[in-house]
Amino acid sequence: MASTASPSREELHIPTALDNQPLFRGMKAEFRDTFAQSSQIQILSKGTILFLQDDPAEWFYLILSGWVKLFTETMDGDEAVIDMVSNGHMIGDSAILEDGVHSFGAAAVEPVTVIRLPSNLLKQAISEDHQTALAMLGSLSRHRKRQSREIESLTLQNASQRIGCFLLRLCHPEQSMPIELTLPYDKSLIAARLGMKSETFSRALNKLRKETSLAIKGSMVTVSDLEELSGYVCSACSNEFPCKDLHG
Amino acid sequence: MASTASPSREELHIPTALDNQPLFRGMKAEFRDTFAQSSQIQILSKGTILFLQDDPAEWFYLILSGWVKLFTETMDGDEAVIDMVSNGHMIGDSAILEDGVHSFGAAAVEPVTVIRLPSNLLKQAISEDHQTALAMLGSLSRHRKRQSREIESLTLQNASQRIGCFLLRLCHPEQSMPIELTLPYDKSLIAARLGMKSETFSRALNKLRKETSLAIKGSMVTVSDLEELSGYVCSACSNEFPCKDLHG
DNA sequence: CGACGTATTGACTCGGCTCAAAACCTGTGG
DNA sequence: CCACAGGTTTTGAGCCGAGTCAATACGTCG
Repeated sequence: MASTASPSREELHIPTALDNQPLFRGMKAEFRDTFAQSSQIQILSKGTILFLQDDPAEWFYLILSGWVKLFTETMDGDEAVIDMVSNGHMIGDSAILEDGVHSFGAAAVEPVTVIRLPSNLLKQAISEDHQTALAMLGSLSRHRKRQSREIESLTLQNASQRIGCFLLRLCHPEQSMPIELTLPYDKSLIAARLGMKSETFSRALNKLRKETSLAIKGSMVTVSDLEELSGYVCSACSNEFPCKDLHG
Repeated sequence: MASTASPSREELHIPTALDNQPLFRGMKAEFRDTFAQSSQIQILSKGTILFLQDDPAEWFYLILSGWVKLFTETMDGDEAVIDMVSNGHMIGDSAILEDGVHSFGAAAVEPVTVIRLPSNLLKQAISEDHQTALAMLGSLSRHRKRQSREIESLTLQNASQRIGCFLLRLCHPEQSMPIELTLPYDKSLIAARLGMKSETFSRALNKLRKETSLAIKGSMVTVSDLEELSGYVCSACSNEFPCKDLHG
């Protein structure tokens, strides 16, 4: 399985890492410095829980490398994967806008590097610094849009189309044919992420391979006809292929 | 079918209506006045389109009465209902945070009264007035949470449970038994809202009636045992009954 | 009363789930 | 270098929930 590359030496420097984030970029120096001082780099092994649903939101996290699963659990033990996030994404930040409690859980699905930052400081920065509030608005709204598409996808696309859609989002339109992809994490996780069982994933991927010209070998996927694939997928979606803003 | 009550004379007064909204409450008087002057009450008949996906976001709306359907349409004509909103909700406001284009469509499903407001003014108010930005953050984040639950519900609950969940959200926990409900809009719309076909809705509602003690007569539903209903529904959900923040 | 839209029912199909077994990888230690 | 253990993925058989299409019932409004 293809792991995300380890963070470079440079990215392990907290102030540098923060400066690469829109949230901190425009922030008053006063706050940004306090953040840099009160934050901490953590190396998490596979399976580590960052926080659980209903935990008080003491910290939020900026991911430097590796994949993190966001999920909720039902009373009788079933799990829904809300999203998978990596590299450059923040998690747990939105809890401070709700009731100070996490509304989902987060777990590392492989070795992960994060910067851990204090939630109360973010709360303060947002309420006192306008630029920070605006950056937060931008990030929330992107999130919202992503989730709307998620709902659409779950109600209108079948298993094969959802997989195709997932693959398309790994393609960048300017790449030349054939496009070689590496699945970013385990197939069973992709399945969960797309709201299906791994058996269904396996069969649906086979179907997709038969019906569009795809080649699959382990976690390597070769797309030889983008048109065909996007035709197959996007007919059941409200966005056409280079799905703006929904990459990554 | 039960329509929302018509707006009272008082609510038809724009400044008063705006003052009832968190978004405008804390806003600088300068902006609030400009909003009041440049806005307009509109009475929309059933079926009126407020805007379509990909329309440039010139206006946003505050609903005073009636139900509005938010939806997206696929290339081949299928429709996904993202949400149903009414009374006191704003729609189309978040487009200004994206690329100035609506990411879903909105249509009145019955006679609806709205206040139409200019998007560019909102954009300006947010970037210049901190309180407004904060109010916007609050509203977006509530929205986000709602949508996460939607995703969970679609992946983990079956048709009957989703219907039960919908009914539970119409109940207020302090009401005394038996609770008499009126379905807020057509059954076919509820079905679409819950991501199922109306035939399935009809059958699943029957199943729910058999398995929990529900009585249904047209659009009137009587819940005689809340415990039983919430047991049936919430076992497949990460929130327990009086689902905080998810009412309305 | 008749007509139209909405809701229900029936018979059938099909997609995705379940459970169980086999195949495939990957890493470990002899 | 091979054998083996563990996890992950694939395959198979059977089932069940939800979708489809078509016919019927219900409600409401003219």
